[in-house]
Amino acid sequence: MNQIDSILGTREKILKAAVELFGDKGYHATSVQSICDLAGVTKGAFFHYFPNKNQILFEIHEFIIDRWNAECEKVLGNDDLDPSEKIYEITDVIIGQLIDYRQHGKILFRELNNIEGEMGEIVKAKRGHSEEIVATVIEAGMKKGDFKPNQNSLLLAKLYFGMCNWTLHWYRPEGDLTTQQMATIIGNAFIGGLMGVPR
Amino acid sequence: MNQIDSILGTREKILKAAVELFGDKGYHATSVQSICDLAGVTKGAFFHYFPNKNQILFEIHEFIIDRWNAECEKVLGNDDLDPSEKIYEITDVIIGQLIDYRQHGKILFRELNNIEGEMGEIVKAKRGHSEEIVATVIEAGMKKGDFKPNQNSLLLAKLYFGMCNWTLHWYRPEGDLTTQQMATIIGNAFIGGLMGVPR
Amino acid sequence: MNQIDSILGTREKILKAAVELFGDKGYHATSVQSICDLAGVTKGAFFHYFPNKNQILFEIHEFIIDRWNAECEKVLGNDDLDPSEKIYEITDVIIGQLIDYRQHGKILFRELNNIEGEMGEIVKAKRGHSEEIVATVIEAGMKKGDFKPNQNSLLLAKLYFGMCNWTLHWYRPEGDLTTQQMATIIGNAFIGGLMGVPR
Amino acid sequence: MNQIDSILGTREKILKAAVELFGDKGYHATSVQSICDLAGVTKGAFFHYFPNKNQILFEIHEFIIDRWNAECEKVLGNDDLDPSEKIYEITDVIIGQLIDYRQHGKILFRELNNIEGEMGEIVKAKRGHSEEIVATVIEAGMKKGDFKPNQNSLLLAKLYFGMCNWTLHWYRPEGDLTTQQMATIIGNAFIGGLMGVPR
DNA sequence: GATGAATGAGACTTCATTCAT
DNA sequence: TATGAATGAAGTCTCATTCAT
Repeated sequence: MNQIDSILGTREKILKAAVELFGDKGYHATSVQSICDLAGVTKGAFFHYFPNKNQILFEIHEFIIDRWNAECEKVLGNDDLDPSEKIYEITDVIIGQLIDYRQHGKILFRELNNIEGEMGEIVKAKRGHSEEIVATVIEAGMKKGDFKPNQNSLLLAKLYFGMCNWTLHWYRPEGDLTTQQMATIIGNAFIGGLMGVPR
Repeated sequence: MNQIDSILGTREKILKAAVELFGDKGYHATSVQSICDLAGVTKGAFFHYFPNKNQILFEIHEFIIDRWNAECEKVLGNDDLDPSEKIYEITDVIIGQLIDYRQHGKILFRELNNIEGEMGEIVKAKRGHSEEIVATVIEAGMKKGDFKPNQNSLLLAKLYFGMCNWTLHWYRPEGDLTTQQMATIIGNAFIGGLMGVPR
Repeated sequence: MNQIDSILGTREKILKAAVELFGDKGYHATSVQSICDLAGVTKGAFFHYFPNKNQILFEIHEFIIDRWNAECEKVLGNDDLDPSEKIYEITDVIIGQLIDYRQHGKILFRELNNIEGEMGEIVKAKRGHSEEIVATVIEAGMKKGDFKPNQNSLLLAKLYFGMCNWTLHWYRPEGDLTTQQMATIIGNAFIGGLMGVPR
Repeated sequence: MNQIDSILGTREKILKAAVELFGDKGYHATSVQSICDLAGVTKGAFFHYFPNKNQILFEIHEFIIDRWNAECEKVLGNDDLDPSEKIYEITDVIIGQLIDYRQHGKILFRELNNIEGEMGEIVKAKRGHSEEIVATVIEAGMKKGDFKPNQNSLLLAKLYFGMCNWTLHWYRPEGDLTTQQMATIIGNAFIGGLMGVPR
């Protein structure tokens, strides 16, 4: 157990281990036992803190969705930026978060439908909020004349998140491109496409 | 059992059922028994045709990857089209395939890492071929001057597939947009971005 | 494993062991493992034949209730007997069954409410039939003038079954009294009470 | 929590909750946690007052057996009554107690064998005392000539308790019959049987 | 080609109980 | 007097797989 783990409470250790294993192997392929082993905790402790394995999946989802919604909203609120700048900025944030919370992202995009009962509804209701935020930015850009008018902003926002989220499948920050460079490329691709951004 | 099922052999019925269940609930959440139930087949028959459950996952992956690679290559070979047209055309094919093989797609993007042993290597080696094809088209476009030069074509191809593949999470062909319209929008977004394609 | 067990099928061996253990220790105090151990069968086999532990409880109940209802009805149908004789006869049958199916009886009187869901309803609906049969005999005796008139026959039948069933708590056929003697005593007690039957 | 509960001490609240749950669901089906929940008490408190769950079962048994023995003895001591009157009187007491302590009765008749070790012996030794008391009354009645002579008094006492105790399975005081009426009917049935008591 | 009984490892979860505070 | 974190054994049940027929 490293220094960080030793100051985490039992509950946090369990969550941390679960994020790692759910992210790597998937929810159903991860046993409660393996979570406990990685967390250095007994199975009894696990069920002392969580009523069942599914509750953990719920908490992971809720944590990351709340966080990402909040991060996106922070950027949207900054009125010093024009729409294009906001796109670059939001992309920077999103890619950064995807790197920082890589496992959470993999879990979110893969296991959402495995959250049972009412908890599933709660999580699904929260999701999609960041797409609306990006759509709002696109609307502003179209109104301002920076972007081509009369485009379906929500649909474009979904395509945008496709580009961003998909990076989880291939982008490694240890490679040639820094996170910032990656974000810039995506921003360019989304704003100017293959034709490129003017200037 | 409908007419189509009745002329399928046992092996095909099993595969068909597995695609449905793996797609809906995931590989690990699908039991061999449930596959047999849906296929109307006994467990004995299952293991008569397949050495284990994982083999089915492998065959599903191999089938869809081979198919998609072939479809993409077909378009690339058509030399009557200029690069932009090829992008539109490929997008049309890809979106069409994603609709026709929705379950396969969900499986491919979620369960790839669950294929065990050598079979996993085989599948992973085949994957990525379509990205190379799209990258080739982008290269051609940059050379020809239609696209902004000096862009990382493979990386852009990956972003492109992000947009396309991600549609699985939200696009429903029963809705307002036809598959063709969807493909056009994606083509526009990829070529011209938010600024839009000039005429 | 004795000779009888060896010709029983797996399913029967499991049921036999379950009757023994449920009767001795109670349903909840009996583990599936202990049933399998006694039956000489693996846990896998258990769940091959029964979907869950509760199903066994249901089958035991259904078996014994059906049997006892049938036995009682057999006596009732014999029209050569007058009401008093029928009481003696039925008592003989009931006590005999309680001895032959001692464990079933203990289970029936103790675990009825542990049968879950619809199965519980089915069993409860069947129960009570033998009380009605005895009540019918009492009615006939009152009409004929052998028994005091205007008594609540169903209520008396319940008291009667109290006497009979309660013997499970104390009567041992290995002791001084044979089953037939026991039945006669109960018949006397029910017909003539402490005052005794006249000749 | 109602007013009564609020003046009960923690220990009493636990016992009260346990009686309710053991009576409704059975000893093994009742968890310590559920007792604590119903009692509004923590699990720590539970084990502060009781060394283990079984101890509670013992105390419930001891309480009700002591009480019922005492009640029966009170009647026996009243020498103004003749044997028949004593039977009616005792029945009244017993049925009354079965109503007032319904849950205790269900527990006593179902869980006696679940009391572990020496505690089980203690309880079993106390039980049966009330049967002896009733047998004594029967003996007196036979001697006096009120009842038919040469009957096995202890055995009849057991049949008598069968009638009484079995009422737990079906008699509801909210129904048509008052407790007193019920006791009279049982007294009649035990003394005069189906032939009825002579005036 | 197909069956279905049987297996055994391992899944999630419950539970009575202990113990430091 | 009372807490609540933690334990570990045991519980029910699932599952992929084998094998004799």
